[in-house]
Amino acid sequence: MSNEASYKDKKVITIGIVRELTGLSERQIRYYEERKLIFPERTPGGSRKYSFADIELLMDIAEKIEDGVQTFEIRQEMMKDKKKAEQAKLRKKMIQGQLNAQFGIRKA
Amino acid sequence: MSNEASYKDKKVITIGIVRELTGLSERQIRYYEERKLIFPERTPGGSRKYSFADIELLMDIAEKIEDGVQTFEIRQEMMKDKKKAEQAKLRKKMIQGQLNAQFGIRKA
DNA sequence: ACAACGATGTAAGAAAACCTAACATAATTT
DNA sequence: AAATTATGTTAGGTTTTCTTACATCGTTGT
Repeated sequence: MSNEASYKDKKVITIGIVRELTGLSERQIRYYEERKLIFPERTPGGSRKYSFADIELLMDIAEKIEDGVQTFEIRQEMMKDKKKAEQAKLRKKMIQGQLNAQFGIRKA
Repeated sequence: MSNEASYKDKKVITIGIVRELTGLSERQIRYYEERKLIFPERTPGGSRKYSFADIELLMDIAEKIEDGVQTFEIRQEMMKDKKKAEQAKLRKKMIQGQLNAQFGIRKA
């Protein structure tokens, strides 16, 4: 039932590299965090750490900003998407439960 | 014919994070570079950048060192492996060439 | 029209992270 | 015994990152 914390989601990239990879300024990257669009982790010393997924998200954000969408709206979209994803996951889990009840492996 | 520079091979991780992820000291990590077991890239300012693949390699190296293998021997093994991999790639390419010659798409 | 907000730049000072070079050491190898 | 290997440690310097504050300019709300 595999659920590896894959390369894509591991928070290991510092802000300078993110700047290079996205073309955004550090100011922008930190600002989008302030607006709760992105959530880096921190080193013990307080430096931000991002994942590849974060980088992709930042590039999506940048595109929307260029299209005149405000951080506020982007955040709303994101919350909607998150909710939908969670519900999908829940449905899947429920179906899984049904299947297990009917056909699941039982203890010997 | 797909050749994504995947997350795994992108050099984006600084040495401090590598230290955390591998449990090795920075001294060790730099030393293995000196012994030509690993080849980080650099930022413009000179800081080392590693990939996830590098991290896995470092953990393999660490294991061998614990088993008493010397960096020198590890390096030899690695060169052998690399050579074998290259030859396999070459064979594959040649077969591909054969196939193309026989059945390949021709210009209209 | 004007005040508030949104997005970004820039500057300052401090702290964290990283660099190289050098010396030390204990355990092998030669 | 001398050289080499692997690693720790220290020192001084440079790069990277952090937060806070102020500035600007365009957009939004009243």
